[in-house]
Amino acid sequence: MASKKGGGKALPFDPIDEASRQWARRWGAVEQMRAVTSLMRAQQIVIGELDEILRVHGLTFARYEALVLLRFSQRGALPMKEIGSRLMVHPTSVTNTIDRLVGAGLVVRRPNPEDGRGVLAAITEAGRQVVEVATRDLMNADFGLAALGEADRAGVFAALRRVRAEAGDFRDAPASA
Amino acid sequence: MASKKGGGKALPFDPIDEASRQWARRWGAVEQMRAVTSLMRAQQIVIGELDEILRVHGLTFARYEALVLLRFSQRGALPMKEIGSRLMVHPTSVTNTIDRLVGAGLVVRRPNPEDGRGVLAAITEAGRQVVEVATRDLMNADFGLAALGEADRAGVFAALRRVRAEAGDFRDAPASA
DNA sequence: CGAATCTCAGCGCAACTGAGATCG
DNA sequence: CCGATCTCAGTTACGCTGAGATTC
Repeated sequence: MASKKGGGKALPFDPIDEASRQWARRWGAVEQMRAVTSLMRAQQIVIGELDEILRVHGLTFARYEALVLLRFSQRGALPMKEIGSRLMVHPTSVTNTIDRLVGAGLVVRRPNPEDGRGVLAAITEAGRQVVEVATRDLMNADFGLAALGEADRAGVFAALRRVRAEAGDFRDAPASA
Repeated sequence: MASKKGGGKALPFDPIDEASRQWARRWGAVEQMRAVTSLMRAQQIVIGELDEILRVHGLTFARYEALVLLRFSQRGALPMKEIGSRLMVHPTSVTNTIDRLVGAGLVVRRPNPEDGRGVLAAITEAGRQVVEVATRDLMNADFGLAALGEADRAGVFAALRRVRAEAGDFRDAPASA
């Protein structure tokens, strides 16, 4: 029960299982290959589902993330630079994302009173309302992870947190509950 | 020890932990939000590392996947249609991907003797050599998953397999070792 | 002055739509 | 004739580089 944007119909077998057999015969590191392929494929599937859910609200998942970030900021506004570093997106991509949110009336641009070079993106009341309903829709869909139990979700988070830490996503600190 | 393509420097805290606190206060489903955000962020980090490794071979991860698929096919050749359904990519994207591999001399196009409408993409000897060295480089980098132990890798694969199955990625069958 | 912030123009890659050619 | 396969043209989205304007 789902969307399947990319290829089309369900395959008669798990393509990763199929590749594993050949892979093990020729090379090693089967577990790494399976994990990384799962990561790519699952991400593609899940983001496809989320983007479809968000489309009726005029959002993509990337724009939704920016909106949530502003929603939870102290003053409902953040410098562009801050948005970029939090969401791992290039400065010019932040400009583009905020442009679209501004165009939809969900965000406004303001000069940064504390730094004349900077620009603040501030969420509007319409933006707050959209975040609310979009989040409700995403939660109703379990964020595309309905197949996972609580232990699975926690396990995926913990494992991928190690991957992020190793890659320098953040300065290490103990995981909080 | 890593690349960090997107945002730039390491954040002084885990952005997902930070979001979790706010999220829990306002909404529920914290575990789902953390798992899905991890999935997106880790995928972006890992594919960035892999693309960087593959760049010296003139490949992206998408093209590498296509090349591996051909490498492990029975005759070293597959119909375009088959490549698309296996890799979850649109038919026109398969055309584009194969175009580039053909341009690099790693693949050739052949008419499909069993179907006059179809086209076969066949891996060349140069293609086989590139797959070999590119795979070696990827394995040396643990596919970007050096932070994960064997149990973690198996756990991520198993959990994400359930996500894929739920979304109709393949027709259910018991996982094989 | 150098460095930081942001925007714009332009390029590359990839997904998609719609059309057309070819063949089963 | 209908449907399937593939390619091409054109659109859109997005990430990146390079450049420029502004300000610290």
